[in-house]
Amino acid sequence: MTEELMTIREMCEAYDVTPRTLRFYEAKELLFPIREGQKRLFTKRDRARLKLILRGKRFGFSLEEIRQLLDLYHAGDQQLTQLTRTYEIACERLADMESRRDELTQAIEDLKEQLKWGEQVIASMKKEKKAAE
Amino acid sequence: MTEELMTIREMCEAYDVTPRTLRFYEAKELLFPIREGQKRLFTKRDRARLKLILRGKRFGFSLEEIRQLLDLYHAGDQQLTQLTRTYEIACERLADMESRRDELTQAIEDLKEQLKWGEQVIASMKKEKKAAE
DNA sequence: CGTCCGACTTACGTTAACGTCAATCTCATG
DNA sequence: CATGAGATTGACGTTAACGTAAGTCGGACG
Repeated sequence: MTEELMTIREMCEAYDVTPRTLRFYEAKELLFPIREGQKRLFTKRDRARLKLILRGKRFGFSLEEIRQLLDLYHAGDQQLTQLTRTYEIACERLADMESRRDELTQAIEDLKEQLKWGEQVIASMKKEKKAAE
Repeated sequence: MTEELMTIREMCEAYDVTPRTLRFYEAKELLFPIREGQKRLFTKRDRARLKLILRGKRFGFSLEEIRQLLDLYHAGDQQLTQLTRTYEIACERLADMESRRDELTQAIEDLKEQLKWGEQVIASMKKEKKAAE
């Protein structure tokens, strides 16, 4: 288990995605499975990238934005200028994520308040109903 | 300023959206501007809802999900069962948001680590370059 | 050897969330 | 009254992120 290489089927079950999705990500150059004849074989690196892709998606990032982030995580062999640019993009993205988290925290507070209020309303409605019986 | 009612143009400038977007949200029953002849006039309530819509969008919620959340914020005249259901949906959504925030916090940490590493790489590449001159 | 299963490629279909364009309508202004 | 700036209503176009169907191909099995 947890072999070095995984087939498309194994990947699908492990990460709950469809084959189509994996092929799509490959076409978009987000994943780079190696080939054994026709078949794809996904490496550890592909799995790491896929995890990041799925996480990014949960935050509403587009695949293109995610691809830029992935570059940072695998930026070993780049040129200085290119790497610097990638770094800057990532910094912006980081600031983005932080402000997003803060806003999310705020939204959570708001919703909690609203839920408290909702509880009250529901409770009082139940009372009325009882009284009417 | 901050009058009770706002025209579509004022809304667009205030919230940085297009007229098309506002009409679209109305068609989807997310907003309910009143009419003065042909023209739409947006109330304070519409503005509050629009803020929540835009916030929801930033978190990657779909308009349909957002509509359900909005129901909670304006759930004055609903039936008990309907209200209870709305309440439950909102609770789920809340849990959703909280786990999302936690994951986001984690991702921010990861990215920070990666950026630190990136700085090092860039720094060392600059050194090499200097040495080569 | 036939065939059946899973993976592959190609290509067209689909949904959400608007953009864009054309054809009115309306109202203030010269 | 003509006209020009905005607002409105269809209606069709667009992009992202896959879904789905059709046809192919290579290997495993009886």
